[in-house]
Amino acid sequence: MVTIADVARHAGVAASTVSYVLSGKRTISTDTRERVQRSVHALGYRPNASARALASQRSNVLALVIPLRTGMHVPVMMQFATAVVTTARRFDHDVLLLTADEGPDGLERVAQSSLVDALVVMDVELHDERVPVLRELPMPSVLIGYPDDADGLTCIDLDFVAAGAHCVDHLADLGHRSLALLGTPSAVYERQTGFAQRTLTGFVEAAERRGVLGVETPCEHTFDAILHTVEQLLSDHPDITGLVVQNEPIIGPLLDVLRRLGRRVPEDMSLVAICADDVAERQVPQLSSVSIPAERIGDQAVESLIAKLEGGEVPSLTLVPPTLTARGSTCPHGDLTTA
Amino acid sequence: MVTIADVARHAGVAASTVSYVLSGKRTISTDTRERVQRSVHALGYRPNASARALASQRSNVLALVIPLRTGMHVPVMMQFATAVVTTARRFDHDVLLLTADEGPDGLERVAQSSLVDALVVMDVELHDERVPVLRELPMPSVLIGYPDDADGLTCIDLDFVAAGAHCVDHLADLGHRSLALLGTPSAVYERQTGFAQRTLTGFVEAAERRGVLGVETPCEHTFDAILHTVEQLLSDHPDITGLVVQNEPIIGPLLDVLRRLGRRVPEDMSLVAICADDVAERQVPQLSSVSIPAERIGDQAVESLIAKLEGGEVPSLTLVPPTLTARGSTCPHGDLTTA
DNA sequence: AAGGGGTGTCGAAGCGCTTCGACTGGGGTA
DNA sequence: TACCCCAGTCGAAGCGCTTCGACACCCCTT
Repeated sequence: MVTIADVARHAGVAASTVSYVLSGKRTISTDTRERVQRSVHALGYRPNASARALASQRSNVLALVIPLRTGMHVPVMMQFATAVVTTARRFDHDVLLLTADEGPDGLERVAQSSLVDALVVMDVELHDERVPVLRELPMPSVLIGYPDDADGLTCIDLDFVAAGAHCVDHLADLGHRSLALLGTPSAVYERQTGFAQRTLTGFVEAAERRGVLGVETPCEHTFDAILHTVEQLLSDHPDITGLVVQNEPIIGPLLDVLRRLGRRVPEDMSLVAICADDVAERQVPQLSSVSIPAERIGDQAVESLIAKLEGGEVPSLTLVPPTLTARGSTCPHGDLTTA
Repeated sequence: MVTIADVARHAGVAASTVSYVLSGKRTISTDTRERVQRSVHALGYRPNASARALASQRSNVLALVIPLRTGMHVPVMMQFATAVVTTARRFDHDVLLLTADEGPDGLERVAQSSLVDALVVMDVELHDERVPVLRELPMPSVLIGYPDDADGLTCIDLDFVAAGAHCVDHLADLGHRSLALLGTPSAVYERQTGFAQRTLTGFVEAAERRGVLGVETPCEHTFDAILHTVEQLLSDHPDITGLVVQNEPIIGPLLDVLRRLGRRVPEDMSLVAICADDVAERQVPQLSSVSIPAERIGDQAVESLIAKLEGGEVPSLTLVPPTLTARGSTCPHGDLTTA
C-alpha cells in the first residue's frame, strides 16, 4: 500500500503538503500542487480511510437504517435506499447499511464507535424507541417519516395527511358520496406507523369536511384476505363507489377481486391508489394515484444531513406535498349538477 | 468520548491490558479481566472503529454491491441484502452498501482505501468487467452468481441450470409435450446475466433430453407486453400446455392474461414459476415453483467470506441445488400411460 | 534601508488503538 | 538452593493521516 509519505517523497515535499493539496485547506503554489498531483497519479495513491477518519474525526460514512418489518413495501424502500446511496456519493460519503432489528442499540453502536458521522433512519413509528436515542447521540440524524414529538429532530416525509385528503377530494369532486380506505395490514397500524396513521387521519377529516361517508379497513396481503375484506366492506356498505388504497402489494389482486365480484373499474367502482407511479401505470386500467416521491425524499434526507454536518441549520420537519395524477381508474358518479 | 486510556486508568492497568481483555489475544488473570470489564461497563466504553482499523489493519466492514439494473426483481435482492447484513453482524462485521453503478472503480475505491476488508458482489454477468478487478484486489471477495470464467474466484449461486431442468422434468413427468419458458426482460439476457442464461440452458437441454418441444421468449413487465408475448406464443405454438416462468413481477398479470385468453390454470395450462415461495403461495391457484433460497445463499456468501478472511480455503464454486414444490398450478396432461 | 504582511511550506504532535518485546514473580524441576 | 519457565502485565512503537504553529521568503510600504 502506498502511503502519503511515499507520495511526499516522490514529489519532494512534506507529507503535510500532500495532505493540503488533497484537501485544499491551505493555499499551495500551482507548481507544487501539480507536482504532487502527478505523484499521486503515478503511484496510484489512495488515502487510507481509517487513518483519515482517526485524524480528522470524520469517517465520511452515513448510516442508513432500513426496516425489515412485516407489511413494509420493499420496492419503495429500495428506492429510498438507492437515492440515499447515490446522493451520499455525490457528497463523497459512503453508506453503512443497518437493519432495524438491531434497534436503538445498533444506532448507539455505530455512532459511539465513530463508525459513521450521521444517520438516516427510515420507517419511524409515532412512538419510536429510537427517537430518544437519536436525540442524545453526539451526531446529526435525519428521519424519513416522523414521530409524534419531532422536537429537536430533523424529519422528512411525504405529507400523508394531505395525501389521504387529496384522494377523498378527488373522489368527492367526481360525485362519490361513499368512500372506503383500504389500508395497510393491521400490524402496520398497530405499530403506530406514521404514514399509515396520517393517511387515515387525512382521509377521515376530509370525508367529514366534504360530508361524505368514509370508512376504513386494514387489509392483509393474501388473496383470500383481500377478497374477504372487500366482500365484507361491500356488504356492510353497499353504496360505496370510491376506494382509496394505500397498500401497494395488494393492488394487482384487488383488481382481480373487484372483477370477480362483478365491479368494473372505474364504471362501478372508482379507485385511487397511494403508490409509486410505475405501479399505477402498470395496471389495467392505469390507476389514478398519489405518488410516493421516494427519490426526492431520499435525496433531501442526505442533503439535510450533510448540511447539518457542516453546521448548517435545517428545518425540523419537511413535508413534501403530495400530487395526485388522475388516470383511468376514477370517473364521475351520479348527478354531478346536484353535488 | 471515553478512550481505552480512560478505561485503563479507571481499572488501574495499562491500556494494552485493556486491549488484551477485549480481544482475548493474551491470557489475563480472572481478577484483572473482571476489573477491566467492570470499568468498561461503568464508563460505557466503545472502542473507536477507525483507531482500531488503523492499528489492526481490519475495518470489520464488508462491502455489498447490489444491482440497480433494469429488470432485476427488487424483493429478492432485498432478501439477499438482509441475509448478508444479518450474517455479517453475527460475525461482528458491518456492511457498506455500494450500488453497481459505481462499477469497477467503486470496488477499487473501497478496497484500496481500506474502507472494507472484503466484498460481496451480486448480479454477476457472464463477462463481468468487475471480475478482473476482483481478482487483482488485495482482499477476498465472494460473488453471488458466477461469470463464465470463475477461476480464482469464490462464487455462490442457485444451480439455475438444474432449476430450468427441474421445471421441464416436472412438466414432462405430468405428460406435457410442448413447453415454453417465459423469461426475464430481454435487457437481462442482453447483459448476459448468468442466472437467466443458465435457466435457459437447463430448460433447453432438458427439453431435448425429454424429447419435448421447448420454446423460450423474454418478457417485459408491462401488462400489454405480457399479453402480447403470450398471444404470440400461443399462436405460434398452439399446442403448448406447460409454462415455465422466471420473472417474478409478471406472475400476477400473467395469470390475468391467461384468464382473459380463456386458459384455465392448471386445467388448460400448467405453470411452474422460479420465484420466492411466498410469491408462489400468494397466487390463486398457488403456484408450483422452484424457490430462490436467498437467505441461505446470502448467509453462505458471508460465511465463505469470513472463512477467507481467516485464511481458510473455500470452494471456488458452490451451487445450491434447487427444489421444486408442486402446488396447484400444474396437473397431468394427456394420456400418461402412453408417455 | 528598515519594517510589515502575505504566501507557501515544513516539522511535529497527536488521533485511539493493537501488538511486540521485555519484564516480573511465583511455582516447578533438578 | 539455583535455575528455568510460564502466566500475566507493562511500555513503547507504530498504523497513516490531519492540523497547528513556526518559519522563510518575497514584495510592498514608509
